[in-house]
Amino acid sequence: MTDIFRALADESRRELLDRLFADNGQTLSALCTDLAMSRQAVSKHLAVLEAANLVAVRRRGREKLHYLNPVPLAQIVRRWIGKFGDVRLQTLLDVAEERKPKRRRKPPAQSGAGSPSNS
Amino acid sequence: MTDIFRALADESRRELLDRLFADNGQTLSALCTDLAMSRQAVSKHLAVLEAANLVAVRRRGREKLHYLNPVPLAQIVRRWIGKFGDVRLQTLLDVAEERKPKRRRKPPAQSGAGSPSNS
DNA sequence: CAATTAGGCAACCATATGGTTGCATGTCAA
DNA sequence: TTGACATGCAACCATATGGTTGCCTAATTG
Repeated sequence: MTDIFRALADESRRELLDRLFADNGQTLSALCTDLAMSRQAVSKHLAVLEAANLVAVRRRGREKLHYLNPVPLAQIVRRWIGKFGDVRLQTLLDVAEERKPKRRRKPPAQSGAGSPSNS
Repeated sequence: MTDIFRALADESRRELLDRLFADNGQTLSALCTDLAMSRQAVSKHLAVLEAANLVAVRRRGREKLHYLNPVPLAQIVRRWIGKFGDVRLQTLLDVAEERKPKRRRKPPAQSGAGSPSNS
């Protein structure tokens, strides 16, 4: 848990995940392009992501290919976030709905159940 | 995003959320009971959670009541985590399933697709 | 009112974190 | 074989983080 959240708690690392999502299996130097930090910094970030199991690597000769691993994300959803509150089913179905907009259900009414809302 | 993930990236804070989930609207000192850290530490943690909008507060006299706010959790799911990969719909529906045990539920088999977890 | 209770503020400390630079190593290609 | 390219390692630095202690203020309550 902690590893995953810590890994995600950094904008640069989330961007790296985004990049891998857009184009999986990139090398370190490929991931460095257009980033405003040194290769070493990126390398460290990737190490953190790797330690959190959010990124898997494969070596090809002198290159290191990085692959996104979404499983831990799914895990924190189901094993941790999912447990909180009524929003749970609500929102999850909401997202599912959003995903396959086949049939319409009730408009997702965010009824403030327990706590004052804002955001 | 960052605030939320950072807030979640600490075991103590996650435990505080757990406690609020178990019993919402607790005061600071109530939340301190049986915790192995000083009141000040807890107070700081709550401040972080508050800043991340994961906890909302209400004052009652000299007391400060803390309420869990699950909305940001739902947001990071739908706005960030949800975007990654096929696991998305898969897992979300999976959780939803788990939620409403229509028929007999299988023993909660942790399908460990990825990594040995810790905590 | 006086004592107690709930919480806030500020300083301080050790360690973690994100970043840098410099150099070393491994691998591919001419 | 000799370089150029891809990555790794290590030291270093500034700041953030999690935690402590001490004291202060504001409500309650006897």
